Parts: sequence; C-alpha cells; structure tokens
Amino acid sequence: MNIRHLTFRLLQVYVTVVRCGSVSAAARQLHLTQPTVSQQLKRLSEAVGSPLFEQHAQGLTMTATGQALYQASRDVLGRFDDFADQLSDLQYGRKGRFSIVLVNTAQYVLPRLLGPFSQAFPDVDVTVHIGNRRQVLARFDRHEDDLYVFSHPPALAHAVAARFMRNPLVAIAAADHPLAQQSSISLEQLLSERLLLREPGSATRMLLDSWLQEQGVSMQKTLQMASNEAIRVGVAARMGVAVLSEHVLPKEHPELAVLPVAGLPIESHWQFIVRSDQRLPQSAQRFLHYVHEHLGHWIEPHFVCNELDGLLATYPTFPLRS
Amino acid sequence: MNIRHLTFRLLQVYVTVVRCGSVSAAARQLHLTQPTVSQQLKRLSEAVGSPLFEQHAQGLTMTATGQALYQASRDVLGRFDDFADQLSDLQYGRKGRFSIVLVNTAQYVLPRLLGPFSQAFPDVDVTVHIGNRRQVLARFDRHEDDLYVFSHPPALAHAVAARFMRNPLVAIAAADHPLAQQSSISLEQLLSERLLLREPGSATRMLLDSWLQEQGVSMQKTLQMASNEAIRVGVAARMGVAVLSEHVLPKEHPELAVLPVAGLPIESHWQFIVRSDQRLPQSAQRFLHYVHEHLGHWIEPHFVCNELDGLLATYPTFPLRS
DNA sequence: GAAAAGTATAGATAATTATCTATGTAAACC
DNA sequence: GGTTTACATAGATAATTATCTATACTTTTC
Repeated sequence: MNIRHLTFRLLQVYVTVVRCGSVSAAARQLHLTQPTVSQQLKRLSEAVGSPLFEQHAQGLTMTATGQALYQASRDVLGRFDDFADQLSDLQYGRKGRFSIVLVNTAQYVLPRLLGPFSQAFPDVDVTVHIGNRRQVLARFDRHEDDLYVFSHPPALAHAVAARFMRNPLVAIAAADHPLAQQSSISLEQLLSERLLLREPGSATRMLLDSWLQEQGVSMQKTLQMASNEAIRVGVAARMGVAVLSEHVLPKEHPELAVLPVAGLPIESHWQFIVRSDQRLPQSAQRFLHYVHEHLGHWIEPHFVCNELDGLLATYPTFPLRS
Repeated sequence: MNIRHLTFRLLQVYVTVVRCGSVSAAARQLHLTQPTVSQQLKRLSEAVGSPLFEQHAQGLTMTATGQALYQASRDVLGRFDDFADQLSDLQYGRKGRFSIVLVNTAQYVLPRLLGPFSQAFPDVDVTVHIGNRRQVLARFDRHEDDLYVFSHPPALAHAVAARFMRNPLVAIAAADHPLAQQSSISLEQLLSERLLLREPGSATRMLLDSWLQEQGVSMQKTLQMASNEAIRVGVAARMGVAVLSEHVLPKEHPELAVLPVAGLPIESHWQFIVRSDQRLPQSAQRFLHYVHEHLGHWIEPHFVCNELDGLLATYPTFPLRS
C-alpha cells in the first residue's frame, strides 16, 4: 500500500458508503452518480491492496481489512475536522501567539490592557519583552517581535505607527521640598536642583534632552540612575528632583509632588508600531482591535488618545466577527 | 479550508521541511528539486488558507497555524502507518477473522487443530458453528461461512474439497456383550442386534445407509437417537450396538468394545470445503496452511490423510513468509 | 416472468496534482 | 564586491484523480 494513492476524497466516499450501507444511497447523499461511487470504491480497494467488502445476502459486509480502513478513515477525517476548528480560532485571532516589546516605562500601562485581553482571549499566548529604547530598536531591526510600543519613536523604515495613549513627562520633587510649596516654578529654578536621570539611550532621557535643547537651556547637576523606579524612590528620599512619565507615579503618591514648572508637562504618546514588511499574526491583530474598542474601559479618559483606526485599516481582511 | 485540496503527499513534504529546517535540505532528502518543494509548500499554504512559515534571521519558523498543521500531519501520517501495519497482519493472515462450520462428529477432532492455531495466531478471530449435515449444506448454499468441514460431501457447485483426515466408522457394543467375545463377526450377526442410529439427515447415517445398500442388506431393529454421545452412552448401557465414527470414542473406552465385523471399518474422510466463488479470507488461508504443516503434530499418524496441497495451490498468492 | 433496484465496467473528459527546467531575488560568506 | 547558498516564481508536461454517460449484469420485488 502506497499512501500517496489514497486521497481524502476516497476516504470520505468510503465512510459514507459504510454508513449508508449501500453504494446507491451513498451516491445520492454525496450528490454523485452511482458508477462514480462504485469506481471510487474499486480504486480504494486497489490502493489498499485488499477487498473491502464481501457480497452477502444481507448486503455489503466489510472485510476485516475494510473494518480497519473504516476506523482509520474516521480517525483521520476527524483529526482534520479538529484542525479546521483550530484553524478557525487561529484565523479569528482567538488562538495563537504574538510577541510584544515595550520600553521600560510602558510596563506601567500595558498590563492594564494586556490583562483584560488575556482574560478575554485565554488561548492567545502573549510574549512580553521589556527593554530600553536602544534594545527595542535593535529588536525592531531584527524583526524579532510582532508589536513594538514606543513613545516618540524615530523615523523607521517599514514602520507603521499609531498613537493610543498620552505619555506626559512631569517634574517631581519630594512632597516637603521647598519647590513643592510654590504655585509657580520657572525652568531655571528646576534646573538649579539636582536632576535624577535615566541613561542617555532611554526614551525619557531623549525626550527631555531634546525639549531642553528647544528651550535653549542645559542641565547643571545630574545623577544617573538605572531605572524609573529608582529615580522615583530617590526623589522621595530627597536626592534630587526628576522629570518622569506621569505613568510612573502611583495613583496616590503622598511622598511626592508634581511641580508646576513653566512649559511642563512635555507631551509625548505611546504608540503601537508594526512592520509593514512582516506578517502580523491574527492574534496580534485581535489585540489591536481589542485595544481600539476598550481603551476607554481600562484607561483614564485624560490619557486616552485613540488613533488606531489608520493602523487597523491596513488589515482590511481581519474578520471582526467569528 | 477544503480537505479535498490536501493530499497525503503535501503532508509528507511539509513534515520533512519542518524536520530538516530548510526547503533545500528537505528537497535533497526527498530526492526532489528545491522548486518542487517550494511550490508544494505554497500549495499547502493556499489550501490551508494561512501562512505556515515566517521569515526570521534564524531560518524558517512556523506560524501558529503551521504548528497546528505539523501536529495534525504527524497524527494523520502516523495513523496510516498504523493502518499499514494492521494491513500487513491482515494480509499475512495473522489477524482477521473467519467462520468455520462443522458437522456434529467433527467437533471431536477440529478443536485439536483450532486450539493450537488460535494459540499461534491469537489475533485471528475464529467463529465456529456446529450443525448436522443438512444444516451445514444450507449454510453452504447461503455463503454463510468461509470453511466447511464434512466427511463424504455431496457434489456441490463451486465447492473445492481436500481431505485432511481419516474418519473410519466402526461397530461398537458394550464390553460384556456376547459379540464382543468373538474374534470374527458376520454382518448378519451385527444386524440381528438392535442398532442405535442418528437421524436420517446425518452424515454417519447417510454413510451407513449407502454402505449397507452396497452390501445388499438392510437394517432390522433400529432406535434413533439425537446425538453421537447419546448413542455411545446407550451402547455402553447395553441398549444395542452402533456404527459410529472412531473419533467419537474416547482414547480409553473400557466399557465399550470395537467389534471385528466383516467389511468394517467403513472408510470416510474429513474434508475442508471452500467455495470457489467466494473470497477466502487470508486468516482462513493461514489456518489451512497451518493444518497442512502441523497435522502430524496434533493428530495420530493413522488418522492423518494430508491432501491439502491441491486446495492450497488454488491460493498461489498467499504470503507464506511475512 | 417482467419491472425495479442495486452494483460493476467501459470509455471519455475536465480538473488537479506532482514534478521538472529555467530564472530571479535575497542573504550569507569570503 | 563577487560568489555561493537558499528560497520563490514562471512555464511546461506527464500522471493521476474525480466525475460523467452509457451499458451490462445480478438480485429483489410484485
């Protein structure tokens, strides 16, 4: 027996004949002519190398070989029914996997979207990577992920971006800091304090640097720290002041005060970025649709900046309905 | 996805590509050209309706759909490997089923062959029917069984017969019967006793009737009984004498004596009969070969009459070796 | 015995599959 | 930058599959 001479169609016809108990009835059910079915059975018998039926007074009776083939056929056809079900889930983005990479600060906000999405689509396997700006850009170059989350990204080849959230940078100091008691603070006042900063490659640092450059001023006393969390704790401990994403601050932050510095907050936005030269899995498309529809549920209104329409329009065939 | 556009060949090629990790390596392994494999993958992707691979720096990476297809392909191809194994067993007669019918007396001898055969081939399912001559003939007419065991069968259309064992009919009486003390008995002496008989339709009865007719004598005092066993017990209890198959007698029968009647024993043989117009299952062919080879093991030499060569020659394609 | 029902075979055709050669494109290697 | 390796696409061909119509044969039913 050479499996290459078997076709799924032959198996379908065979199973139908067995179930109907006659060639003619099977032909009717399959909307074929009786000779077609007769010939298909003959071909199948030749492919297997043994008779499949015996002539008996009671009609068609399967041989032992026929019995084994019936079982195998049902198993195989059933297995592909299962696969087709899986396929449906995959195509509707209800199942599958995708990879998303966030710059450090975005880790404070994305779980608020990824969490509910994962609950709504438990069969979607999301891999989350976190890195600084340079690391994220390197991954983009290497096509390593399906979605990238940046604020203020550079102009990247093959990148399609869409904003979904405001990411304002604010100045903070300890709650009992002298500047915290003022109702209005000049930029020079802020810069006379020691600034706690991220490393030069970070998005926050980059944004601050370019903003200060626009204002024609420069920083005087700085202290570089390894993470936003360390900076926040350092400010609370009066090591200095800082300019950080508002998202880094807990909802209640009694030990900290946002300083009303002239010109702040610095406006920036979280953006989803995909590669136009790379396939975006259905599950990732499902996630983007979910974000688009649920931003208002999970994010405070003043942060919402839903510009995902354009990005989603680049995937016109995505099946919104199952 | 339409399963009719999938072929086992496409699945084989796909599984090989995944395992080799590259299109070119798979092509080499399959002794195909690289474009062939590339095209096959494209066809498969179109049949499924989704991409199966993503381009990555590390070479081919399966999509989620590709992963599911790989799994389904392995399951399906493996299922048919199992079927091919089963098929092999079926074709060599190591597995399967057949039906055999015996006339009443043959039940004393066939278990001595069927028993060892069933042990040697535990996956062969044997259905044994027992009936009198008329019942066995009716089943033959209805094509109900694969093998028929007779002694002295009539000329049957489509029947192919082969002797395998002597079935001599002997005269018996109780051990203390006056005739049992004589060294020589005439037929007339025997017939002056009451004869215990089977019903007219039985093989033994038929054989006896025709033999007596040939001798130009006829029975006088008879008593009809329902089974060979009842006759044997009746003879031991001095109800009369009988002419029975020697096989009905236990190995040791101290309460009975075989009478040295002129002209006895009446010679007859057990025969296997198959229908030439009906498929004989491989498993039944395996049984006949087994009997042919092992008669001397399980049956006393003086009963052996192995003429199965001719019958077996009618199945020239039966695979003796696996 | 005639009619109806069921199965098998012959011949034909369109569609599909499996595979090749030729060529192009992209990426990796030296 | 040139060469090698790997994958994709175009075009072509032979083989195979799927199905039909026509017909023959067998069995069942009335």
